[in-house]
Amino acid sequence: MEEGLRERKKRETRRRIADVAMWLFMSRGFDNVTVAEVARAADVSVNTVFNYFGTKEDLFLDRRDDLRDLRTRVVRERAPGESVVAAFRRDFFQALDEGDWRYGFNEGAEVWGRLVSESASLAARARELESEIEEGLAAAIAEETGADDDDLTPKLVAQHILGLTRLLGRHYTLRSTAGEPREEILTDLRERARAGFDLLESGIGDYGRRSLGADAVEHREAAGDEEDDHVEGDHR
Amino acid sequence: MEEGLRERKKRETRRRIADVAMWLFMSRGFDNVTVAEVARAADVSVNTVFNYFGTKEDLFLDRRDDLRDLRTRVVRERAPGESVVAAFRRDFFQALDEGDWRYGFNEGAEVWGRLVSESASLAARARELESEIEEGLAAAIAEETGADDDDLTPKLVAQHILGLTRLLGRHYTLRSTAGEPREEILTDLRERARAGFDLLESGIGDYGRRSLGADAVEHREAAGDEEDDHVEGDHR
DNA sequence: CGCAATTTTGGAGCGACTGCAAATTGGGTA
DNA sequence: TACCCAATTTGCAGTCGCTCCAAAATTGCG
Repeated sequence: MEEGLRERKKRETRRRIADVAMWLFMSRGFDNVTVAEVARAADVSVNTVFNYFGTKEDLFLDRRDDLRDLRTRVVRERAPGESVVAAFRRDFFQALDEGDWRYGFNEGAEVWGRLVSESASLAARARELESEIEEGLAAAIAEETGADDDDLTPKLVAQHILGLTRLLGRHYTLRSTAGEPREEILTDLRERARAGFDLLESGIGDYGRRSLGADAVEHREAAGDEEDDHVEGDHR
Repeated sequence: MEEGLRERKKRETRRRIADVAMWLFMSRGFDNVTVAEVARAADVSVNTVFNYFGTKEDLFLDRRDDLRDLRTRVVRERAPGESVVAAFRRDFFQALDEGDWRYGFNEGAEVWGRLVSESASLAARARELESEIEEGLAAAIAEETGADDDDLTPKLVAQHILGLTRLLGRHYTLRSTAGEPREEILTDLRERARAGFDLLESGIGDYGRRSLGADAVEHREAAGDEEDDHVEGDHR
């Protein structure tokens, strides 16, 4: 239980490296800072840096396990009778109201987003993390609903939900970067989020169908009529 | 119009490099082959390899533009009155029936999948390509439906559709790698694809809601009742 | 043939990352 | 206090992907 000097120093060193690295990245961009510079600024050797962080990208993207757990907990601790989507809707709006970081609505999130989008390698690693989070959420959903291992539905549900929240997060970052005042974006975002979650719940079946009155109806009926004699197309 | 010796040689060299690289990757794994080896095997200098291919990963993942165009064309050339999802359903099943490569249902796709999943950097690059394709499709959908630039719906639709087809493709690869006979997987896959597209059309709103008879109904009603006095949760 | 444009090549160098052996440090023990 | 073991840090050499640059080699053309 008690913590020796050794362990404390380790934690301090790790923290110092991460902090000084973040500082350097913020002021000069991820790609314009070398690991050697980080090491020098943190007063350790390059090897020590790689001792604590597997890759340079990990210096920037810590907290990955945190985020994965946050996502799975939404499903695991949802109210009785609450659907997965409803649970995420609730959690998302809560984060929005509190300005919590877990969906990217904290102040200063733009800087983070800018840095990621400016560096190809960083963006790649971010996608990898998203992918891991998605797998974790899919597994949690599958376990919660007792779905088979080869059932694609949990993975699909996870994809849709995280896809939506990711999109909303990016939208915030984008407009925030453009200089729009935070509260204004957030107000508008609530509307978009509501519409997005509604869409998840109701499906996107009719999206893109050109509805031009009688003309469209005609087309639709025609398409329905040839169901029988067409080789392809009757897969519903 | 006519093609000089110079251009032909260029094309031949490029092809030779790509072919010999693919052969090496297939036989020894992506990470276990260096660019220098590829160059030596193709009888060119390392610089020439990087002259034709921007990165080592590009030696493996060519055809990226092809795929992006294929996806956008599904939307652009869909039948009048046909929804986006319906168009993809049709295209997907057509590829399935023809054993076309564009969703990963060609024979030998397992080898490709295995190589990608075995190499972290290759998987990262593959994700990046998927991301680009997604953006392209979202743009096409937005243009087709005349949606605003900041409308999130096209992006969401693109995400859902590509997410589904990607999932189905991976599912095929997985079982094919496990040794299951191709036709058996494909038959089963048709069923799953139908269910998947249906889910896209009908939404995932109720997914994960625990319906245990009277008990569940009780929960549901209870949740509904507290709509008024709860601070959070009324975002629909 | 001879000139210009294009392509290929070699070489030097950078940066992320690995492996290893030596040096340093911390925590207990005699 | 002196000493030893184990964990941690460090230096060093080396690999690999990739870039930059200038010098060949090749091709097209008058």
